[in-house]
Amino acid sequence: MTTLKELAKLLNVSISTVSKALNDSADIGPETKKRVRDAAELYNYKPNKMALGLKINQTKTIGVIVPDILNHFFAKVLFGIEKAASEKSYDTIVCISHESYQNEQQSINVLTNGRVDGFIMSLATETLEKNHVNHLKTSHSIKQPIVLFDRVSEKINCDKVVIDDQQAIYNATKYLIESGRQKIAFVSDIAHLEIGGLRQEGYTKALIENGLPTNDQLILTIDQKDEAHQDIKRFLLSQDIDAVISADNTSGIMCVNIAKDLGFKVPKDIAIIGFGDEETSYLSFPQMSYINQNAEDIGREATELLIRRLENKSEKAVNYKTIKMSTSLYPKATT
Amino acid sequence: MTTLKELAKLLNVSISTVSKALNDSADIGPETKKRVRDAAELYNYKPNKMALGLKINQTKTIGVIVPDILNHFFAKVLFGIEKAASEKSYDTIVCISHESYQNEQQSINVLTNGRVDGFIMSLATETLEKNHVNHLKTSHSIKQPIVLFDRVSEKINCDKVVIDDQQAIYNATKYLIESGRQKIAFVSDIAHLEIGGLRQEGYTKALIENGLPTNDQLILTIDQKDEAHQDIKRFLLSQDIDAVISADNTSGIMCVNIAKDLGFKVPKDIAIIGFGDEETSYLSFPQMSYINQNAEDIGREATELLIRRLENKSEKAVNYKTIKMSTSLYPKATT
DNA sequence: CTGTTAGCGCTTTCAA
DNA sequence: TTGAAAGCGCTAACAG
Repeated sequence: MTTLKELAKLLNVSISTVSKALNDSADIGPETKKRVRDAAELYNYKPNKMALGLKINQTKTIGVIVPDILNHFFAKVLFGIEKAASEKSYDTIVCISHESYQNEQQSINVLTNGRVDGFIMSLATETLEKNHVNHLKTSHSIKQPIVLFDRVSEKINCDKVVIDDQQAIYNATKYLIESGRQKIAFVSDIAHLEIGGLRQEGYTKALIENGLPTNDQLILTIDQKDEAHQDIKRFLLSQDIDAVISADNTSGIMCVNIAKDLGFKVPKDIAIIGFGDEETSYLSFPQMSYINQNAEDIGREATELLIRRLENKSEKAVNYKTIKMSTSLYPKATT
Repeated sequence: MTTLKELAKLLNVSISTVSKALNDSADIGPETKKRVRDAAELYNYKPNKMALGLKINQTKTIGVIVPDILNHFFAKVLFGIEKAASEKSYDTIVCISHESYQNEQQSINVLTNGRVDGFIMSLATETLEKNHVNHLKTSHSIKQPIVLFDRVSEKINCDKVVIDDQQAIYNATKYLIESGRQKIAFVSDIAHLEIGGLRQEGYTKALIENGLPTNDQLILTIDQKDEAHQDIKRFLLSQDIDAVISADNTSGIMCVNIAKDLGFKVPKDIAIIGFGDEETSYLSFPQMSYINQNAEDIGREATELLIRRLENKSEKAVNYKTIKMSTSLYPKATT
């Protein structure tokens, strides 16, 4: 790596002259500027980020901690974050908590050492369940601002980006009711999460408001991935169901494919709506109707929120906002 | 952030004493060490990475550039990289090239400024097609070592981690032939990539070696995601096919689901094998037989290879190796 | 218009 | 056993 010092020696000027020339300071004459720039170009000079970071005490880097990168939703949020960050010339350091409290805490620990200017994160299941969030309180351990998305906690005082989980499912359920469905089932593999609860409430609320009976038999909770196929199969056969709402990214897809296999016509016999997006909807046939969380927008919004806070020191530590992103229902071939 | 300086003032000792005490130097007496450590603990001291990086000229950070994080394969490799790196206390900075040459180049540019010690990457489609790889030659632009995986280029002289693409498909095809299949189709959405070509060769080779006729009609190339469903449907109906080999992560799943919809029994009428892993195999019903690329292992191997090179300055710039990872065929319900 | 200097937080000789 | 000082690469206040 070429350094300022080397360039200075080469050009027979002082280090600060080079620095100023490169930063287009009014101090330096056009002649010198040109000479310096040409040399910098020639020797492929790039300012050392570490030195810069030390000097101006900011890293232009965002720490991102997500529970699971194999989940399409988180991958897509990450996609949005990376995109928005790089547009604003921020880098992103990614850590994966694997749903573990300890990993999450450790990632925080590793990154709160002058490596990042702020955090974007979605909480690990374990963290949420234990409800231990002291490692995240900007008041003690952490100095850097945090933006939480999707899996948030009201115990943490910071900016948040969420969707209206209850409303999203409520709308989808209502849509099914209005198209004449009577026995609507609810399938979820995130029942243990708060957002899972909210989604279920949306479902129940829609049934009640429309005079349909609620019934625990109509609710399937999936605990283990490798038993999902069997669980769903048994569930669909056990009773008359004419529609399914899935609260997560994958079980809706499985429902479509399994229902087909069992001889149901989709959507004639059973209509199905899940969470997802254009890409994932192609994994079932027929293409699944889905509630789009607009994961990429969530990532972008979180990033811009964080950067705004980072760069406006004025509104520091106050005025935290929670942004509710909108979701949209895309009726495709399964409704 | 607490600094050494602050601790020093607090304890009424010099900065270097604190530094040495914390690094367990033989210079410092046990008494002092204890006092210093307690204070450090109390004030939650963590050495500033930027300062350290500047000083010892290494960042303990790996730059990762992948074409597409929504692709399950890349997400899983990234998962493996992150895991292996964090075990060795390296951070990972992630950039996404979105299959674009320019993005890739820019990411390299941004990171080659003392931000990372080395790179792990898989090349963008555009880079591969243009065959422009000068931005990656460690001989000029880049000083940091690179490890390439999956989408590699023989024009770049560096460590590589790949699978035997041809052999993997060859084995799977042979497996189908041995179980009595005669009209085996080949479906791919990566025909434009070199690895796509290799996979197709494996398929053809297996047919020829087993005395089966090759026939271009049996090969379906998918160009556009949103036409995949229609293309596959037409393809499956256009001729007698008793098996399908998919060369990518998603088309196999689509084939299973669509074949079912068309009334074929799977695997009785049509057997199907695709690339994938345990998680993705659940997205079709019945659960798809798959060739596992062991993406997580690829990530781990690449990471360990890079770190080894980073830490053994001795074997610098020589002796580059290409590691061929093994793949495994998991026969599930679709064969 | 250009150069000197101090200092960001840290490690590491070398001197006391 | 401890401390002073230099230096990693950079910026910026100040002097010339």
